[in-house]
This record gives sequence, structure tokens and C-alpha cells, in this order.
Amino acid sequence: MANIYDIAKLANVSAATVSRALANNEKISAASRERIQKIAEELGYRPNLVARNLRQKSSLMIGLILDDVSDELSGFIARGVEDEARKNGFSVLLWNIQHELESEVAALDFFTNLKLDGVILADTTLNAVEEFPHLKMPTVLINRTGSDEESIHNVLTDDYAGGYDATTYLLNLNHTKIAFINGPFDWHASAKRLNGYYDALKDHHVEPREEFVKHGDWYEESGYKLAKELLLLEDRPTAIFASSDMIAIGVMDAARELGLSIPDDISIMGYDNRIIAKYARPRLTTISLPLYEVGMMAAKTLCEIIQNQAHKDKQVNLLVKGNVIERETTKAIQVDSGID
Amino acid sequence: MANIYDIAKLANVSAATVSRALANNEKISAASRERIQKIAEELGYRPNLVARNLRQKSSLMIGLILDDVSDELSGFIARGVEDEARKNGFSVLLWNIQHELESEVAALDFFTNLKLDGVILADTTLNAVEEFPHLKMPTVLINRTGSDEESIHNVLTDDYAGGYDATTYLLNLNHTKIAFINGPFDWHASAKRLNGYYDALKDHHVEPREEFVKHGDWYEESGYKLAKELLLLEDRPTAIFASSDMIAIGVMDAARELGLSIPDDISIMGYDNRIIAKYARPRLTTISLPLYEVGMMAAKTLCEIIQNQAHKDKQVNLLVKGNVIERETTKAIQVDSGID
DNA sequence: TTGTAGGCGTTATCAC
DNA sequence: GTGATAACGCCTACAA
Repeated sequence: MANIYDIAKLANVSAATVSRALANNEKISAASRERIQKIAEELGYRPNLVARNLRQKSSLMIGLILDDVSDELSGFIARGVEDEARKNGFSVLLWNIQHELESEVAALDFFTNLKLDGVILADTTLNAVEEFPHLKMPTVLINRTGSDEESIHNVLTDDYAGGYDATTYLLNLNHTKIAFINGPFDWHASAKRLNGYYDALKDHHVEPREEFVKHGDWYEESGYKLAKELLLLEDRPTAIFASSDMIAIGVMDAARELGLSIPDDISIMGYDNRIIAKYARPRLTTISLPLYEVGMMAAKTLCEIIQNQAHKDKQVNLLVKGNVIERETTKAIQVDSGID
Repeated sequence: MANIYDIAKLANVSAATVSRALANNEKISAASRERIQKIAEELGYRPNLVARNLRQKSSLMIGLILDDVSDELSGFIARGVEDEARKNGFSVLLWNIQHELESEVAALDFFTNLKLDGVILADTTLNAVEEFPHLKMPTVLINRTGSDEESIHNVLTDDYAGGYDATTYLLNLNHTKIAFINGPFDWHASAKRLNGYYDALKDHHVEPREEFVKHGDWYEESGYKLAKELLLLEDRPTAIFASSDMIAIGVMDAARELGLSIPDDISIMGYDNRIIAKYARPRLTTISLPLYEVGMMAAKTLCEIIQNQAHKDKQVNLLVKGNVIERETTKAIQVDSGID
């Protein structure tokens, strides 16, 4: 594999001149530049990036640590990060940690030693950042709060807005008996969505009912079970807002089993806008989780830090909102015209 | 950031001794080794992998080129590759090309220049390998045939077996009128699955019917449309085998619309075992696409090549089979006991 | 067991 | 504009 010395020899110049010619920007005569570039091409020269990185102390690579790329949602983060990084001239080194703290520490170790220019940590519930004092490179966290460090920036999905918007959407369809099947109550996202739910009710002067709020896990069995409880109440809800699409699928199962028609007898709303929402029958109305955008914003922020030394003075905290994706599981309630 | 010279100074030894002590395996006195390691720890020393890679001409990294990680199926390839690579001490550098030949060439360029130890190309329909004569590193292709080069190995899903097994499964449920809605006929996978379908019929002495075989694209609209044609035939099929789960969803829509009960009036079988198959109602019987395994096998093969110089003499060609995933859309037909 | 010295391939700093 | 030369941090013959 040819190096710049091989080229230098053939071109009768020094390696330094070759380097300049190939870098394409220094003071060098057009004649030599073209001659040298031509020789480089003929030799099939390819720059050794390892040597370059060693010399320049920069790799044009960022690391992305996430739990599991094969998860549909994480995949969007990965795409968002990579698309934006690539646009800024960076490549992305990926590391799945699969719930293992050890693996997260190993990833940070590796990235540090490889002299990556920065790192994005997505969705991990662990605290490797705190446990990794060597973390000197620019860092952006996705969907993970809790660091007070000014130098560690955050990009989050706006779960409060999601809860608020979903509930408002149902309220605008004239529903007032709106139940909420939330995820585990100790999750940050759950708490935020619940606040959004309550605030939307309050802003529409609807009294919240204790028996209409349930906490389960994120999966369909939980949705099925809790929906049954809700639908068997004497004064049952006319709409159920589920904090994940999988929960919503369970809710649909329960409704069908009780002979309720969706959306005529019961409106159902999901959260996440997973592929299953589009393929459910009827198609599931839901709130999109803007993870592609979150990934992009995180990468954008990181690249800005690396390139411009921006955001040096204060911590970045971005919230990215999702949207209501209208499909077939929600329907307006006819209200009396109110003349009496 | 401390380097081995800083440690050497403090330990009153040479840098070479430090290097040996930290490498942990050379002939070195236990006393110095421990002393040096202790000092390294105190200094918070971290080896510079860029320098090491430059020196050793090896990076312990492999590249993975695929179309789009955020696609559910590609995600499994990525996970399989990474899990297996990690097990062998390698990290994975990911590059999404999104149908762009330019990007694929750029990826190979970058990987080559970064001195990665090997590369896996997944699912890409382009021919960057042929157009990239510089590709000197070990290469494994996933779901892409066509290179005669002995040094370029292949791992493929066994689409013939998938078509054969799906059809056989339906035949064993006593179906004989089995239609097949395939993907585009110019796809390699389509051709293989069709062969499997025909051979299974032949092995069970069932005459294939021309009107029972349709080609569409991979999506649900196509499945819906073609299923309607099939189900409105005078002598309609009792089972429809769809070459993708999305097609199968369209088939289910068509059946429901015609008032046919699934699986009582019509059995439906998908392909891919996407998440939507599990969440469809009724739950969709399908053939799994073993992409996680394919990713693992590809990484395993690549690591063996890198580490042991194995597979040097002949091209590796692996086929990985999926399985029938039994769910709720298929049902046996009652047959007459045949006494007459 | 340890030290010396050279080299991996590039870029940057000086001179000229 | 161009050429020496050093430096990035590490590893490894070879010598001692």
C-alpha cells in the first residue's frame, strides 16, 4: 500500500510537499499539486487515517451508546444520529449495551482510548457518566436526565406535551370520561405524561377521577388486564389513552372481548407510533415519539460542540415534541345541542 | 493525558518496560509489573488505541454496511453482528447507505483508510464490491450473491427452505388449494421461495395451478389487491401463503372484507416474522427470517478469517434456515375419512 | 529482565 | 514553494 513517501520519490519532491498537495489547500504551485495528485491516483494511494488521527488528535468519529439497536425505537435514534453526524463529516461507532452497566463502562473506555471526538448516550438508565470520571470528551445524553454537569447536554422527548396533547385531542372529540393506562410509575416518561394528562383535564375543566388512572408495565398483557378493569366499571370511560402502543393493543383486545366496537363504543389512543400502530385493525391513533429528530438534535448539538466550541458556557436542554397521528381508533362523541 | 513515558519516568524504567508491564504477558519481574501498573492506575493512564493501531496495523474493528438500521429487519442483523463481534473482541463501525451507491463506496473508502480488520456488507443491492478494486480486507456478504471471488464469503437466509417449509406446513394441514402471493419476481428471494413452493407441492403430489401464483410488491396494498382476485375465483384457495408479513396483513384485510373468517374459512401464512405478525389479530402464522443468526454467522466467519486466517482456500457459503412460527391464522381442514 | 532505537504514516513547524 | 525534521504514542527486535 503506497504511502506519501512512495509518491514523493516518484514525484521527486519531499513527503511534506506531497502531504500539502493532497491536502489541497496549502501554498503549493498548481503544477506540482496536479502532478502529485496524478501520481497518487496512479498508485492507488489511500491516506492512512489512523496515522492522521494520531497526529491530529481527532478522529472525525463519534460514539453512540444505546441499549439495543434492534429495538424499533432505538433504530430511529441511530438513524437520526448517523444522518446528522454524516452531514457534518463524522462517522458513528455504535455500541449496544443491553442493560449492562459493565458494557456501558467498557464502551466509554473504548471510545475514550480511541480518541473519539464525542459521545452520545441514549436511553440508558444507568449512571455510567457519574461512574466514569475519565469522560473528558463532549457528551450529549438522550432521554436521560439527571446530570447537573454543565458540560453534559441533554435532548429529550417531550413527554409532558405528549400526555397533554393526547388528552386534549380526546377532549376535543368531546370525551370527558378519559382513562389513562400509564407505564410504570417510577419512569420519568410516565410521570411527565401523567402530568400532561392532568393539566389537560384541568385546562378543560374536567375533574380527574382516581379510578381512571392505572399503572402497569409497557406491554399488552398489562393493557389488556387494566382495560378490563376500566371497561367493567359501572360508569366506564368513553376513551382510553394508553402510554404505549403495546398497551393500546391490549386495550383493543379487551374491548373486543367485551363486545365493544372500536371506535364507536370506545376510543383508544396509543403512544409511540410504532409500526404495529399502523398495522393494527382498526388502525391505531397515537402520539409519535420523535426519536429520529431527537437523534438528529443530539448529533447536531454534539457536532457544534466539537467543531465550534459552542455551548461551552451553558448546558443545552432540548425538548422535542411528537404529534398526534390520527387513525381509526378514536371518534368524536355526539353531544346534545344543549337546549333545555 | 498520561502516556507510557510519564509512567516510565515515575517508575524509573524505560517506556519499553512500561509497555511490557501493561501488556501483562511479557517476561518481566512481578515486582516491576505491579509497581508499574499501580503507577499507571494512579495517573489514570489510558492506552492510546490510535497509536497502538498504527503500530500494530490492526484495529480490532470491523465495518458493517447496511441499508438502514432503523428498519426492523436490518436491526437484527446489526445486533447479531455486534454480539458476535464483541464476543471475539471486535467492535463494529456502522454505516447506513440508504440505497445510495455513492455512500457505499464512501463507506468502503473510509473503512479501508481506517484500516479496519474486515467488513460485512448486508442486503445491499449494489455492486460496490465489484466497483471497489481497493477492497483488500476480509469481506463477508449478507444476503447478496453474485461474487465469484473466492475471498468474498456469503451468508444467506435460506429462502428456498422457507418457501418449501411454509407450503409443507399448509399441506400438512390438509390444504391442497394453496395460493402464493410472492414479492417482485426479479428478487432473488422471490425466485427461491417460489421454487420451494413448487417443490413442496410436487413432493406432495399436488398439481400447481397457474392462477394461484401472484407477484406483487412486498406491501399490504399489493397483498390486499391480489388476495381479492384469488378469493373471488370460482374455485378459490383455502390457504394463502404470502411472501411477507405486510402482504399477509393485506390478505387479512381482503378476507375480512369478503366476510371470510380467519382461519376457519381461509388460512393465511406470512413470511419474515416481523413484530406486526405477533400483534396482528388473529396473530399471524409466519416463517421467521433468521437475520440475527445470519448476522452472527457473518461476524463469526469474518472473525475467523481475521484471527486464524481460516477459510483462505475456499469460499464460505452459508445458508441459514428460518422456522414456522405457529400462531392463529392457519387451521387444519377436516378431510373425509374417504370411505366410499 | 531491562534498555535502546527504530518505525508505523501523517502533519506541522521551522527554516531556506 | 519546498524541504528537513520532529512529533503524535505505542510496540518490538535486538542488544545488553
